[in-house]
Amino acid sequence: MTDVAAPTGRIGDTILRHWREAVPNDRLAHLVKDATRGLTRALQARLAAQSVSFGHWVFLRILWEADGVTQRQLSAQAGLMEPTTYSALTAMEKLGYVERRKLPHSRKNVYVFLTPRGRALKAKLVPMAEEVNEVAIRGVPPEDVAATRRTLLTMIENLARDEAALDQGGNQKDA
Amino acid sequence: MTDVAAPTGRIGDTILRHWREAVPNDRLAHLVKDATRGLTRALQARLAAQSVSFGHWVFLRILWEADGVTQRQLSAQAGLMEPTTYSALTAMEKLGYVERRKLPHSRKNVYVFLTPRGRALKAKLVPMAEEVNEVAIRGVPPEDVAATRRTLLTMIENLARDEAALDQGGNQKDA
DNA sequence: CGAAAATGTTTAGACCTCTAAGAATAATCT
DNA sequence: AGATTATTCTTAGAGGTCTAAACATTTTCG
Repeated sequence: MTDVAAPTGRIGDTILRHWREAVPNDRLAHLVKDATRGLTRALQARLAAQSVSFGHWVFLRILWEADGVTQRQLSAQAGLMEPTTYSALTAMEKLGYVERRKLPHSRKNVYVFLTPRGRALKAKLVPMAEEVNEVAIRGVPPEDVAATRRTLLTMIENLARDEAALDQGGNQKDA
Repeated sequence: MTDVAAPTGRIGDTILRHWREAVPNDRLAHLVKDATRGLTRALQARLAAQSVSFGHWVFLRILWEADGVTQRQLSAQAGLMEPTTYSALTAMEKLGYVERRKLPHSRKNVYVFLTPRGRALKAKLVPMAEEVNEVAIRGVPPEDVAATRRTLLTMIENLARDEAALDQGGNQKDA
């Protein structure tokens, strides 16, 4: 059970050579995407040793900080849509990591609590994430890391604004 | 047909506030991931106007540079696994963007060629990607962009090495 | 030559994510 | 109070990605 496969696919030399050679003028998006893939795979490979999937890690991380929140709050904090949260949490409940409870004051909301087992994972999993981060930025000057943080944050803000603008401007059913 | 939905989900203020406030010491991975999501959504929203899905864009971009390559080569260039390439290409063939042909000298390899229709998309789609890149880095000092490029490239290299090491060191079935 | 190994494509099945729409419950407003 | 609106969770269905394994076709080599 809980058959979490470690990824074994090759991020081939092909990709690395590709990036080292022609980095044209606006392939930043690709760099960002490939970096995400690398980070995800590295963490996934480590989490698999504890039979934890990447999708579950996302929610565990939030719950370790504060559990007893609703699924909707969890979705917002994770930046994921409700159905994603829903299916992850039902699976995690089946695995015994969390418990979903309705509290007396509302029959609509579902509150999510960690089980002791879910809470115990923190000690093993957090160091894995720290290791991945450490491996990833090995050899990168701190000021470059800082600049990267600034850049990514601005990008996220710019793109959120762009998305809001597209929704406003592009979706009028009628005037 | 070709019903490609533009994403409408909110990258809520919740996320932005989250990032602006506590950016702890090693949440770089999350920043990178959220940036990827933003970039993907922004491009997706624009591609949807031409009924092109994000998954197809990835391969079109490569084929505009050079078509007549095998699926395996395409996989390597896209950095994706063969089954992913396979299903994308069969879908794209159904849409009339590409043609998959076996050439006389080999009955094993499948060569992929753009149709005129697939080739024609370039004129509309490339400007969209450029726009997304432009929007994303708006207001970011060029030297920060350069540092970000360096950092991401190093991260990709570090993580590829890490993955190779894990495969070597972690997978021995027997001594 | 013919068996074994390597290569390339395809199928099967799983996970994570999304949008769209349904259902249940809570809040609001006349 | 009762009807309408809003919120939250759930279901349904799709896209895109992966691993594992089956299949087909070369290539290699005894």
